[in-house]
Amino acid sequence: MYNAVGKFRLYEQIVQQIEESILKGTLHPGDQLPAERDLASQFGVSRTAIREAVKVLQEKGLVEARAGKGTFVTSGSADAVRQSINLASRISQPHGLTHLVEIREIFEPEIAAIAATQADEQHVAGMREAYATMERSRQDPESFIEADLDFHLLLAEATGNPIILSLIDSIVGLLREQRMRIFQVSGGPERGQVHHKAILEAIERRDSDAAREAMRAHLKQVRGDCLREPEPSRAAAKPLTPSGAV
Amino acid sequence: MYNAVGKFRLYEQIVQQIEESILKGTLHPGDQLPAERDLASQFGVSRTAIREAVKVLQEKGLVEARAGKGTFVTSGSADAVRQSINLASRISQPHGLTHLVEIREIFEPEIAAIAATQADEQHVAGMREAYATMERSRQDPESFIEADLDFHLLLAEATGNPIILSLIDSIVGLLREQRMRIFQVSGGPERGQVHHKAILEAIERRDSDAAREAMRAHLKQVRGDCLREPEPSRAAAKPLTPSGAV
DNA sequence: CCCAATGGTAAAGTTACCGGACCAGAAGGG
DNA sequence: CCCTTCTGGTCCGGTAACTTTACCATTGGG
Repeated sequence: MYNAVGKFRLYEQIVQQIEESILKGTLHPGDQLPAERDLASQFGVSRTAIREAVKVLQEKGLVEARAGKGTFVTSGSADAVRQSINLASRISQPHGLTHLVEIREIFEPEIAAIAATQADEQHVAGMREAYATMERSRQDPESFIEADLDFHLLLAEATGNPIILSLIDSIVGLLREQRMRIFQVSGGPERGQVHHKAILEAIERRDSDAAREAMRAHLKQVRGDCLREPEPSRAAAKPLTPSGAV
Repeated sequence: MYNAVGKFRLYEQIVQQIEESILKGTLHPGDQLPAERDLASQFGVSRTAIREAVKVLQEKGLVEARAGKGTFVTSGSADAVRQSINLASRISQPHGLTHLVEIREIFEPEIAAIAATQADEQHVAGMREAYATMERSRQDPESFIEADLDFHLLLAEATGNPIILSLIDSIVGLLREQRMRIFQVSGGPERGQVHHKAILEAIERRDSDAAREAMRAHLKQVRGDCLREPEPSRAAAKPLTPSGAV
């Protein structure tokens, strides 16, 4: 009924926002972040929280801080974003899946929004085909999931941003596993298709706001389906096939 | 560039969620909230945070806690919700407007979602007419705002929930002021119309998810426009007519 | 050189929140 | 009646998270 609160520390929220600005291309390699004192003002927190966040970002290899000069985005930031995602999602698989959803929630709405304005006809046609394949494959997990991944890869391609494509490409394996989990949740694929359709339609309309919001709704569903499995009442209602780990 | 973090204490977030469940009708007057220990588990916090939230809700008159029995929604909760909104929004007008946006961000997406499934043809026709009036009145603030308020009132009516209608009715005066502010921001009405259209179309399609998301996008725009005014570059770009307080 | 900007470090303080313990009231069952 | 289990009520010690303040070192420009 109620959602958990207080999941992220202040510095974690700051890290997320800065990572997003790097991924979105607002900040490029070599760019300087605002000064710590300015960031503190912008985020409405003390310098301590900022320093904590900058420390984390440095550990991730996204930025480097030089005393007297400032804090700069590293040249290998896109790779480092990818690396940090891989590390995080390998930690304890069930938890890793939740992490994956969280990361996707940050990035994929923006990917959908950009794709809505950048997709060419080839991209759109590919996404229509992927959607149709998913529709035909409701009883065939392998095919469904393959088409699902294609759909998301096409979204990434449509942005025309190689960093985004590279990032999505690197997490495709993890996405595969997440999809399998959702496939085993009653109604999971159907719900996903509703959202895929909304995303596709928004992109056809070149409506980036709608695309972003449709993707958000989709990821909210994904999160719900990922958290659903451990429920005892669900296990009683529909026995799941034991699928090994996860 | 970056958004403030840590705006709400844990207990404040809990209050918001519980208030929302009262307004949405998930909880009715006389209903019992889950036990504190259960709420703590659901929200993922300690009992201390729950007790703090319950204390605030009691001060607002939304619930009453009886030792040995439980915590119950009061019979005057809808009025109390309204009362607490009035009080909050009267505090320091510029800040009050921000509060109003925040409250709207909690409730109006849900109102739009419910309206999408409940609206009858009369409601939809009324909303179409309000939209058309707004389209014709781009240069006439009074008419535009009147139609704008009608649009939102019709949404509230369409939910078929008297509490919701009562609440929106009670904040119409405040909405009027907020509208005037947005009207003075360059492009404000146009942006609003984009969202009104998306909301209307979602409701025509009976798509509550799209309606909810369209309203969210709308309120995000409203928030941005409310925060825009103090910018000096804006004042230079387009001198605003002094409109008294606010 | 001085000055102003930057990040770096440290320490004292505050507070929101946690967790535990216990109490009293209420209700139900034996 | 007593006992058990549930509820909210109260208190307290502790601590993690964050704030604030102060100072230092580095860098670059005038």
